[in-house]
Amino acid sequence: MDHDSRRRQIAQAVFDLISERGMEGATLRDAAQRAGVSMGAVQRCFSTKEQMVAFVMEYMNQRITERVQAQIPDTADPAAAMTTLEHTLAATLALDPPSQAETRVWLAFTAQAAIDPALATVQRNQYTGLADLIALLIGAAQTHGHARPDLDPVQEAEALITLTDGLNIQLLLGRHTPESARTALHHRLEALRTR
Amino acid sequence: MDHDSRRRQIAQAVFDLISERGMEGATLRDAAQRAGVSMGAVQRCFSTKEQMVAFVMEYMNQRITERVQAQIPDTADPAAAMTTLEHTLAATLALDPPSQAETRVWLAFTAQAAIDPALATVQRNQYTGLADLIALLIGAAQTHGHARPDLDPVQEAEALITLTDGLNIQLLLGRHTPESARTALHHRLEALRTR
DNA sequence: ACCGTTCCGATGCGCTTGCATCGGAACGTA
DNA sequence: TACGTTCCGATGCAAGCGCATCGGAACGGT
Repeated sequence: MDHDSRRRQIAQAVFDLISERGMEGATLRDAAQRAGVSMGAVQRCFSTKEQMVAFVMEYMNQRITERVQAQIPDTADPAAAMTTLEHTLAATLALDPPSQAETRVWLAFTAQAAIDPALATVQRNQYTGLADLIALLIGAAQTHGHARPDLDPVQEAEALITLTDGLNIQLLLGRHTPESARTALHHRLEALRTR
Repeated sequence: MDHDSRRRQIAQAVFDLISERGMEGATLRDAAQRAGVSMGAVQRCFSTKEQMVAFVMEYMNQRITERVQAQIPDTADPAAAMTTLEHTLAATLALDPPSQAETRVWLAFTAQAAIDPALATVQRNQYTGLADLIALLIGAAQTHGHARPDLDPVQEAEALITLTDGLNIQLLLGRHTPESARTALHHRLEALRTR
């Protein structure tokens, strides 16, 4: 088997373990067993557990990025920037079980990043990429007259990301249903529209 | 020494450990050493580690509740409901180091609650209490003409709590400064005011 | 066909963990 | 004063952890 694909295979196993049992469930033995390989293979792919966890973090961020960018149509229609914006933001929400699993892992890493400056830097960069994309969409919506022109796209992008983070926590705790979270996002975006 | 005060003493030690090293740093031995007692004392106070962690969670929630309610003046002036509301919400933000420590612990428990339904229930109840308080303040501001009368206090309280949760994550990751978080909260509240 | 190299499954080691157990100090009571 | 009870510090123990090590399988070059 290929080396990189094995790394991803193990990363997916660790991902599942963290999603089900939290950061403490990410042990080398369980990772190997879940991935269907031996511990030796895990140690070959990752020289230390810290490296393995770091790789899983990148793996998670990549998955999230893919999920978000899948909402952006290939034929980027700038006229539909507002709906693209809504779909993009909705893609960051834990609305269905796979997304919820991803968000549980995200939350575990975020808690870790709060006490580990190195992880915090990685997460900040991930956020920056998303914020740039959101700001871009807001700007496009403005140029086509679908969003209020008095808004600062960058500042508004930050506020929207803050909203989705808060919604995700409420979703994981069961204080928001997928439907209520969707409508909360929708109402928030309505306030940006030109009327 | 009194029994309950010893429990709180140990809980404070565990609190500090979680704040510095995360959930994995909360071991019985470290808790005992940090609290300046022996492991036997810890085992006497808490029959199992799970109970100890649960007690620390209540301890944390109590601390947060006290910090929030300290912002509500004794002579509850309903005319100043909007400023009380802002102070109350600001009290839930990680604006200074002690609050940041508290919020790191909160985040650690929230990540745990995302994979443990029992903890999720405890956290939901804590949120409910805060939401009720916020909704009350919004209602008071409405009756005195300081907040838009077309708002649903309950729904708006939920939205504000979602905002503070998101702001806290951004604060812990270093994507928000205390000042920028304060202004973000302020601008959000301005939108509720009658104009 | 031989061998050097690469890869990986298995095992071992030192350490830490949560929890059980024990021995003695402190204290109220007869 | 002798004793029973309560409390707690110290130690022991089985399990699980990350990591190091080893032996054999697979494979390509000569």
